[in-house]
Amino acid sequence: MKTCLNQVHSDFFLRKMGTLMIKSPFCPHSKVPDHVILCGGPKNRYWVIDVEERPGLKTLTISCSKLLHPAETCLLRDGWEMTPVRPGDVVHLEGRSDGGSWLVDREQGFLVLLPDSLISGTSISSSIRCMRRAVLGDMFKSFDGGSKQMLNGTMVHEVFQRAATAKDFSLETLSKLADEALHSPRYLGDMYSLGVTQEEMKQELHDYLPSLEHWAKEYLNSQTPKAISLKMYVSVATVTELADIEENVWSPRFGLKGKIDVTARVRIQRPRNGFHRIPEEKTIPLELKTGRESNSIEHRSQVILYTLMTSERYNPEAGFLLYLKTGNMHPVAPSHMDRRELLKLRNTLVHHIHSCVEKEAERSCLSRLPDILTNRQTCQYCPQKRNCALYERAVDRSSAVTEDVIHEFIQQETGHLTLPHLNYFSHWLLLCCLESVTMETRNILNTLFTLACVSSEKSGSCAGNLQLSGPVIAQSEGVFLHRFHRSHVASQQGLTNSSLSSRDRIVVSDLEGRLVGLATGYLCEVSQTAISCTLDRDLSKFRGVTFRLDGDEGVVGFSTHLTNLSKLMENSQDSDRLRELVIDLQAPEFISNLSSVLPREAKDTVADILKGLNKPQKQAMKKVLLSKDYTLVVGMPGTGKTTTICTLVPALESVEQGGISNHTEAALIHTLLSLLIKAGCKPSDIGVIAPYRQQLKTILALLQSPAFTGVEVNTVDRYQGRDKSLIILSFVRSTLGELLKDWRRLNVAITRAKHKLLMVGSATTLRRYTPVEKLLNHLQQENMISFKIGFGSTVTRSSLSVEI
DNA sequence: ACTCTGCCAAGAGGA
Repeated sequence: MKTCLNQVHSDFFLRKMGTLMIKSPFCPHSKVPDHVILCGGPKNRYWVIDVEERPGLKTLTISCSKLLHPAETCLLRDGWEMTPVRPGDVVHLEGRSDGGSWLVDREQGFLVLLPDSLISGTSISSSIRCMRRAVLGDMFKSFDGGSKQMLNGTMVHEVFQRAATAKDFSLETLSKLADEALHSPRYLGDMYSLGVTQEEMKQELHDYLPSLEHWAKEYLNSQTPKAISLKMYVSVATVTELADIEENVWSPRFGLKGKIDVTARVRIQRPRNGFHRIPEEKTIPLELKTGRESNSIEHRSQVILYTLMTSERYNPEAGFLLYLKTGNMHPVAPSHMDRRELLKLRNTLVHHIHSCVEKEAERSCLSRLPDILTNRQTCQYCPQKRNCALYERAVDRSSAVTEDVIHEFIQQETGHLTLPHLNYFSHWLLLCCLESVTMETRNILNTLFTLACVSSEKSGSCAGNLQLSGPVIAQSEGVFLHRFHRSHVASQQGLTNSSLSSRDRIVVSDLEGRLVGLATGYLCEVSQTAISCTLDRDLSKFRGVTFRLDGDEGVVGFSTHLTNLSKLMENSQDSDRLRELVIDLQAPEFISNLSSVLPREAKDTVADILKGLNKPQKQAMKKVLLSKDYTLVVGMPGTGKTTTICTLVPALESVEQGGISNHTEAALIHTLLSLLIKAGCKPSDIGVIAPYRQQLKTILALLQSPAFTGVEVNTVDRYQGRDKSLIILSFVRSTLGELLKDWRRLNVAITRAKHKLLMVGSATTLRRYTPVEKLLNHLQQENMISFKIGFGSTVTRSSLSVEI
């Protein structure tokens, strides 16, 4: 009865407000929006016309026709009636219908709510413990910065996957792969920000290698591979091949998505029962874990979800959970109940994510989140705890928090915030959520799964009937150049008719909808009969499959904004100041005298830069130079704000401490020097080179302690014709400065070192400069690039190291 | 009614 009343209200509201209504879940008689695609059959999409509730039973009136006729019914019970489905929702039904009447209960059928919202396997498994955390996790990216264990997990995964690709799990290969990972710039950065040394990481990583090898011996490469019993089917399986790694799966049938660590081929031998049975080959997901061998419900659920989302591809009956610390493998053979309960969780999660905004008394407001857990233990390490408390205080505050523990927790997380701060948070959170709701309709998935390629092609965002032609060329890591040609030349209209054009983002799927979202990438060339594109995966093993390419408009989420919003509420010095400026609107501060910030040597440079500007532009520039916090440059269109800002960049660069300097690098050099001297280097044997005088000053300022007396800090030119045992070269910045433009000076710089050269700079950006790139490539080939915070004995060895 | 926006992301473990 209550829902009926709401419907009347909304109906009235809708008529009054017309298109202002964000979405129309409450209005059963409204038209199905144009972007919604409905259909029957195994890939059905139903529109929910009405929901009728009775104790223990929910009856849906549904239709798979946009005319909402004929209508069918769907009975939900045995727990399914708790599904938060509302009129105006789209659902997918699994199971069977009997003359237009569906039944979803304990034994049969699934209901997938809003199936085009794909939920990741990890989101769902995290919702088992705390639904609130899973919902918050979808809104705010977690920024707990990771941990050593996480990094180790990522690296062990990579080593395993590379060994799988190479089909070689020998200890030598594993150890080679581990060393490659340890030297990879991708992980060096993470090690640095975590404050973990390469040596420590190496130790951690190498601990895993024996059990990796052991696993392969037992289960994979052996003549008599060990069998794993799949309890549910009283059968045994042996792994025969590791077929794929990091397979990307989108399943619009179950509303799931995920990446499968390893896709394995297994041979399943069922009990004979007197008959001679041929072993059955199956493809199943293999999930790797580097942590404690918990065999927890979360881990098992992840595998169950992977078996579910790959059911169209491989129809796996089970999956494996492999704990790499021990090399033990646990089979996961899901029952109907497992799948049912996980899909129910998915439905609840998707409901909360989808209806983050609701109408209350004709005003949009943020919806209530699932309740906070009363178990503080679980929340202690939750990466979402600040957002959890913030949301409770700023948004859900109408509700009375009765539990003392929760009250205390909220106080602890948000006690430093004032009411205006909380209001600011909820206000902008609401605005972001409102906008993300209006953007939701641009999901390409509904067309990808339901709409035949032909009709998608008419709208121009799709190219179908494509066949892989020619070899796949690996351009670099994770970039594979593919070429497709149209198999159906008869298909009158050429490819150029489509609105797809070069450099568009695209998604590759198969034509049947079995392999949705196989790869993503960018279009290179489009001609009448052929398309070339770079993809994130090598699809050569899918040769023979007929593909389709869909333009990916890439719905940009709000998680970055929301993460910043959350960060603004952090209890830290920086965030405190930002709140004063941004929320409390404290006036920004300015320095009174320009000469105090403008060093003499920078004066001429700045004056030179300012020449091209008019008076108000110069005034704006001056204000910026004096600014301690921020400066707003306001002006009518076309008055030259952009010009001013562009001029600002070089001006600020030269003003910054009176020249170009890099404090991080200076600090790093200070650390390096301390360690070198501690390790027994004579300060007088060490020379530091930097291309800018300001950087030399910054470094010298850090070397005031008598321990550093004797260390020479100078520009390249001062070293001309002289050698030092050990040279540290600070690149200072990634853009090509004077030193870098001049190959001879760079040459002088790197050849001054007799025994050891340490180069400090950003390898990725410096690569743009060819001589540097050549040098780095050479060093990489010789495996001479290392990352070490602690040096120890390496100092005495004659070697080259590059600090990144 | 239209264009533009801004672009990698699902998981790495811990309790």
